[in-house]
Amino acid sequence: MPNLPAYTQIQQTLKLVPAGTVVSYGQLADLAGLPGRARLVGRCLKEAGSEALPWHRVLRADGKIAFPAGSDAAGEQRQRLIAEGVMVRNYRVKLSEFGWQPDSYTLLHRLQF
DNA sequence: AGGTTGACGGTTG
DNA sequence: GCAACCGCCAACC
Repeated sequence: MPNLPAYTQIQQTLKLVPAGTVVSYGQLADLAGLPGRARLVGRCLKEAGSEALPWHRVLRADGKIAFPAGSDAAGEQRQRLIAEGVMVRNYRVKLSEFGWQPDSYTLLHRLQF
């Protein structure tokens, strides 16, 4: 697996995202200490496969599921989100309603990587 | 070594 | 709200 250190940070940070909430690729990159590296998050998740990560909680900055609407992957992500109580309308989620806002404790803990 | 490719994001029309 | 562009950058020809 390429770029191991960065990928590890991304995955550890993703594990902190609680069920029922979502984050954007860019937000996750920022929280992982990799500002502006949203695309790296995408590559990371692609290689990680379904490695026990809550990958379905990661959406685009506008709240849309990144996979093409109607694809198998998009359908599965939609189901997983709904199963957690996240409202998904046309492959889109209201970030103002379900977006994750890490508390100061979590934020502090994250800084000790 | 150089061109292409995206699980992205911000701007613009 | 949508689509076309453009900047981005590591992986992959």
